[in-house]
Amino acid sequence: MFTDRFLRHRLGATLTPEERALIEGGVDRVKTLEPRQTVAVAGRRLSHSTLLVDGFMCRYLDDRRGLRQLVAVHVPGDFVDLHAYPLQKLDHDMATLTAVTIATVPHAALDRIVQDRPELARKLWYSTLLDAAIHRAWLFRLGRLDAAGRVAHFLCETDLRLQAVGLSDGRRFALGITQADLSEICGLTSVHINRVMRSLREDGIVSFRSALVEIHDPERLRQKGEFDPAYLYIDGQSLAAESAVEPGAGEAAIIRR
Amino acid sequence: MFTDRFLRHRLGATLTPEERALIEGGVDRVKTLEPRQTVAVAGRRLSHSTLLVDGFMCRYLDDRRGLRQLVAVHVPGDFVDLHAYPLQKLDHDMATLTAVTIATVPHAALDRIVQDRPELARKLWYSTLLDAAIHRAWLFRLGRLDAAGRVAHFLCETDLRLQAVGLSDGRRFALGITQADLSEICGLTSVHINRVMRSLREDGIVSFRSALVEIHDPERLRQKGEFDPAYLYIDGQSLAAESAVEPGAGEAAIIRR
DNA sequence: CGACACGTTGAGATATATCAAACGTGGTGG
DNA sequence: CCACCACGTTTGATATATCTCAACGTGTCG
Repeated sequence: MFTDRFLRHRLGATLTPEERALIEGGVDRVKTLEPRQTVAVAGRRLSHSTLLVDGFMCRYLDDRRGLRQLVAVHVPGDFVDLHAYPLQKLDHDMATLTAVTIATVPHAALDRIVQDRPELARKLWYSTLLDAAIHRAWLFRLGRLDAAGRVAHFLCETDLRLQAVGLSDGRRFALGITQADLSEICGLTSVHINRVMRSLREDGIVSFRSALVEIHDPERLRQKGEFDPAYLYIDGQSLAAESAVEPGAGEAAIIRR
Repeated sequence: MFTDRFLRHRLGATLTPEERALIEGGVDRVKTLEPRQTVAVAGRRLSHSTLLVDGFMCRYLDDRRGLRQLVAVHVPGDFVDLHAYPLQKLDHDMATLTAVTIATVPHAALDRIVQDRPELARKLWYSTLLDAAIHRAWLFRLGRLDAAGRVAHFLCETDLRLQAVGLSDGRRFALGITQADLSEICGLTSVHINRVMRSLREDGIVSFRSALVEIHDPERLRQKGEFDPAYLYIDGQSLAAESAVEPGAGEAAIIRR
């Protein structure tokens, strides 16, 4: 139930039903949270980790002027701060972007899993490394791409990650964030993001309105973002087999925002 | 011997002598490599991981034009591609920056450790998450800082990481990289890096000549880079206790380049 | 209906890129 | 030992992407 989407379609690290049951058995609370709530702040010791069941969350660092740089965006199925388990405290803040449903797992429960199940422990480790791989692609985005490229790259990534959990069909998906959020993701100002979005829209590549992303030309979008999806370690084979895209879910997510 | 520096001074995750011995027992080969050698390429399956004993290495992604974006710089004591153990294949290339000495550990040896020693396994996991935390600080650097800030932030980080393994005294350290490398780290052109370095030098903040970094004004350097070292999870207490800085080692490293 | 958040647009300022060339310097071979 | 080469550094002039500041539009919700 909570773990339905966790590590789904990830190459060589999908969970067995038994492993899912083990993690679900560790869940101690399920909560819903409002949009734009801070969930954890840097430096505080954490005793639980958070499984994102529904909605979008992010992690970010603040600069001196209080401006945020997002360092991660999380989609349903992500173990948002599993890294807090070995690390004990976070080096960044964590917040909701949209309204979310989360399940929390006490670190004590993870202790038991890691103790008894080296194979499952390795899959949990793997999942934190997936986040690191996403960080690296994000570094590429900021360091080597221009504004349009950064947006394109981010949208390609998000599309694929959502496809992996059945929340995008590759053409349109609900993404409950604002242009200002996008600017904090891409290291740009919201004014410039706005101009870039207009140009991408006018070129017939992609549009983003009312929290709905519509990809009109996937090939040119990938091209603009110099996007190579290898770093997501998604099993394309099993992804292709997936047919049950849930068109209703996207709309629901939009409305809930 | 090989692991002398691994996880040294890292909060809550330093190795016991026995744990060091376990990892060292797993080392199957020790090699020296020339500067600017590619060590591993993206996509290939890896059966070993690399412990950096001496010298500097990096990991990077290529853009369409063949320009590199560095995503990690490694200093002695780092387990450079430990993440290849759970991930199996890398999403980026790996190369030497200077001449290096490395020790390789077969993944089969890590299997045994992870199987038998959950506590040590957790420390290995921790060490890969340290890299992820460094990625995040790097994202902040690229997304929120101007050119001088990026350089300053990187130098602050590198100074501290080298201090943690006894290779900097906080004032000067050997860093065998070029201005072009710095530009690939900071997402800038080498021409602009040059101008920024001149300005930092003329302001009496830091100089970087012949692969030697000299920090003239640590406080202003931190200030320029908006540097907060929390993400390095270094135990300041034990670091302060450290007195045995090796001034000779730095010079040697310069010459070896 | 009015307030507020989000999106859009314009004009001008600024940081960084680009292109091109010259300069130093350590290493190498004649 | 000198000449030269390769590599990294430095500098100048010009181009361009993105930022800044400021204003206005638009939809949603109380």
